[in-house]
Amino acid sequence: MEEKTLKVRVDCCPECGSENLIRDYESREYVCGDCGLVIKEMEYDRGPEWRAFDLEQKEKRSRGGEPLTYTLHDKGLTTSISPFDRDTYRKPLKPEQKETFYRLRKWQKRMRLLDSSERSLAFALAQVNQISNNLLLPKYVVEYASQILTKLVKERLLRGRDIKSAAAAGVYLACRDLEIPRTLDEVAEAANEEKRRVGSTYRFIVQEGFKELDYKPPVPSHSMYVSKTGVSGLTEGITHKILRAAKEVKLTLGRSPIGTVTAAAYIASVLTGERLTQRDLAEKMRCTEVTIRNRYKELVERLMFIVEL
DNA sequence: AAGACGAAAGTGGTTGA
DNA sequence: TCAACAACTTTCGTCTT
Repeated sequence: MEEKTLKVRVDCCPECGSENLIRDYESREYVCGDCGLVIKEMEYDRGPEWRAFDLEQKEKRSRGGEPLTYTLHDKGLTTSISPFDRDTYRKPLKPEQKETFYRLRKWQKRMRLLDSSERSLAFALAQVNQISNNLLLPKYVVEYASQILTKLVKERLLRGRDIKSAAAAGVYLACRDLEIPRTLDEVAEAANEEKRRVGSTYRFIVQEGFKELDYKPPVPSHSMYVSKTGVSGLTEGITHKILRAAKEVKLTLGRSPIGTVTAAAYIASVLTGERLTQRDLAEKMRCTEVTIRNRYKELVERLMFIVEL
């Protein structure tokens, strides 16, 4: 069995032993809710489904320095060879040099023949880069999304499909899998694509592209979105507490997680005096003030007396 | 004046016949 | 496939700080 990278899941604070850890999904850090210690999450575990990639990568690496990045299809290795058997001084080449160049050209041609999938891969990766830039995604996410697209193109699963929406779907999948709080809406917008198309391509990728792996990306959790609200320190902790309580009384079912999180953050900010306005939160979280109000009314009615602060 | 509140009407997605 | 439905949005007038 191939040993996989271990994700060091932190479940309690090494300093004070508290289990009240707050996870920041953007920076992959935990903050202890009691003593404030910052704990960095270690290596990301891509799970057994990605092992093929790792093996391949390893193999190639040991052979000849394959670029370690998937974000460029050829890492700028393309070269053009002059069709004339002359050197830079336009003098004819020596016979053995001629032979060398003949071989080089032959290989160059062979490479070109492979180009149709290379081309779409290059295009796909360029798209991934652009979309990720628009979304301000960390590098490891771009890398991961690039791996996904590379796999899809290499297995010819994207033939006849719109590469651009596939790139968007790949970025979205990477975000989902790495628990980066980005909505389908945001990704579609960053890709300048219709949400519907990205969504259906996403479903296709998950179903068809990873069929053999019985793979499902994690469902976005409430706490994922908390770091996005921009509330700080104490407020963040209270937001998490409110959300936990909300879940207990089933106030989260059927509601959009964004609305619930935003409302919880609003309440928390009022409680701590940070006092974020509904408008700012609504804008940042891409929901409306009305939704915040509806959620927060429910929350206050049902559980403010339950939450101990 | 800015923020919060809520009513009313409209929209897109889910569910069940 | 269609209708019913709840959540959510948009818009706008009113109240509060």
